[in-house]
Order: sequence, then C-alpha cells, then structure tokens
Amino acid sequence: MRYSNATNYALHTMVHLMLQPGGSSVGVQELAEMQHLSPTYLSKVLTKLTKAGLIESTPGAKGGYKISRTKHETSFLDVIHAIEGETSLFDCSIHHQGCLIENVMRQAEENMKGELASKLLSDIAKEAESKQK
Amino acid sequence: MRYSNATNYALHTMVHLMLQPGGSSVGVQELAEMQHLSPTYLSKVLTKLTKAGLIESTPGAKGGYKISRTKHETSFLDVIHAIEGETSLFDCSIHHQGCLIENVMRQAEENMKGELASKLLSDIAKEAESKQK
DNA sequence: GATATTAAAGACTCTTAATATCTGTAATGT
DNA sequence: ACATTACAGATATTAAGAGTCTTTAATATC
Repeated sequence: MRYSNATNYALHTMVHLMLQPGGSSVGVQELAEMQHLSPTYLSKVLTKLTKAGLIESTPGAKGGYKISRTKHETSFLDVIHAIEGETSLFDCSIHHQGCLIENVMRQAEENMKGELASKLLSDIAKEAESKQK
Repeated sequence: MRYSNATNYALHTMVHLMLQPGGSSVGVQELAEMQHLSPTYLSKVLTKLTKAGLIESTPGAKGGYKISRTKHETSFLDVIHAIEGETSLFDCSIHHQGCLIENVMRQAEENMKGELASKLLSDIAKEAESKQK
C-alpha cells in the first residue's frame, strides 16, 4: 500500500520543469533520461498532468512540456489527484453509513490531504535551487 | 492505493471482540459470518493480530479469539501495522538522501500516523455501545 | 485415552492493478 | 514537404491482494 511510482515521477518532473529558466519547454526524452525511465512510459504520466492542467504540452519540433502559465500554484495534492485520481485510503467493508471506524480513518486521511494541499511545489523548487548553490 | 481489506476486517473484528462481555472468546466461525467472509480467510487475518499480541487465541473446543489481557490500549495504528506491516506511503524514486519531495511526503504521513496512533479502539467500542442503546 | 472442536500453517489459485513496451496517428515548427 | 514530438490504443509483464483447500497441532469434554 503506497503511492504509485507514477506519482513519484510526476512530482520530480514538476519540480524539474519549475526550475527551467523562463519556464521553457523540455522534451520527454530529456525528462525520461534524468529519471532513468523509458520516454514512452513517462509520456503517459505527463499526459495525465497535461489533462489536469498542471503543465502544457506542445507537439512538433522544439515542442515538449512546460509549467502551466495559467495555474501557478500547484500543490502536492494536485499532483497526487492528477495521477492517482480521487481515491480514499479506506472504505468500510460493511456499507452501513456512519461507521465509526470509517469516520476515524477518513478524518486522518483528510488531515493528511489538507497538509499536502498546503505544500506548494514552487516552494520546493525554490528550496532546491538555493540548496544547489 | 488504499489500505487492504484485511485491515478493514481486522479493525471491525477488534471492536467486536472488545464488546464481548467479560472479554470472552469468540470463534472464527461467528466472526466470519458477521462480516460475510469465509472462516479460512479471516483466520489468516486473525493470526496476524495474534502474533502482534493484540488478541489471544486458544485452539480446541470452546476456543476462539479474545482481546489480549496484557495489552489493553490498542490504537488504530497498531492494527494497521499488524496487518500491513511497517510500510511507508512514499519512497523517492531516485535514491539520493534528503530528497525534498520525499521529506514533505514523509512528514504528512507521519502526522497521519500520529493521529491514528492516538485513536484508541476502546473509545470506538464505547461509542458503539452507547450508540446501540 | 478417544473424540470432537478449533486455530495455525502451507500450498495453491484467481483476480486486479501497476508497470511498461510497442505501434501508429496527429500536431507543430523549419 | 519533412523532421520532430506529443498523444492514443493495444498489448504484454509483473506484483500484490484476495481467497480457497488441505493438513497439522492444540485443547476441552466425555
């Protein structure tokens, strides 16, 4: 029980794209090499991010992926939702409403998601930038 | 990405056992029927709880499972650990230490687990008891 | 001590989801 | 027109979860 590798790749890619000077495009080739992945597989992940509006894609020569210009503040939770969908960690096996056990689990999950929604990728990118110097 | 059904069954069984008057034993047969499961399958789940020391088992006639007498305060997290093992929701794909992304994910997970560690099954059992009346 | 009852252990099957690859198509710049 | 690159769909591979069956070991009752 863990977040998928796809989510992992997506997060790393997002930060990498944010570090591009001027928000310029990067091809899937380069992005895949960086993470030692096959371009075709990473492509599938990036398409999900594109559909979610977190990044923008331009096909053709000199094309690639870049951070969305319209959506500047993307959180960890945004990326997770884009890749994993709107999942929940726990569903009561017996489906009676108001299960006490389910309530507790849901509450804890909501709190975690709230925390991940407040963590912005831009902050991580900045931190990574200053760390490198 | 969600907690396994086994964890679900385990939590429900724990609460049920806590509601037994005098902490008496219940056979897997009865426990399985209650949750519409096969006894053999639930048996595997309960064995894990037994090995973790959360419940006690006695084979033979009039045997069954009952809440551990030595360990009175078991939390949601205890049960999760007993069934799922000590898993983490996120591991950085690139294994460089101090990955900023991993740090954020780990922190959120730890907070959630901290919350689940403070939620006691005995409280849920009490609540369920008073709710039934 | 024999017998019925019940948990434990192991091997095994089945299903599902994640992971990944390959091929062809559509879009874009030069 | 051509090279480049993202997108879509089909398909394979792998891993984990879910569940069953059979055998063995332990306990109580008679």
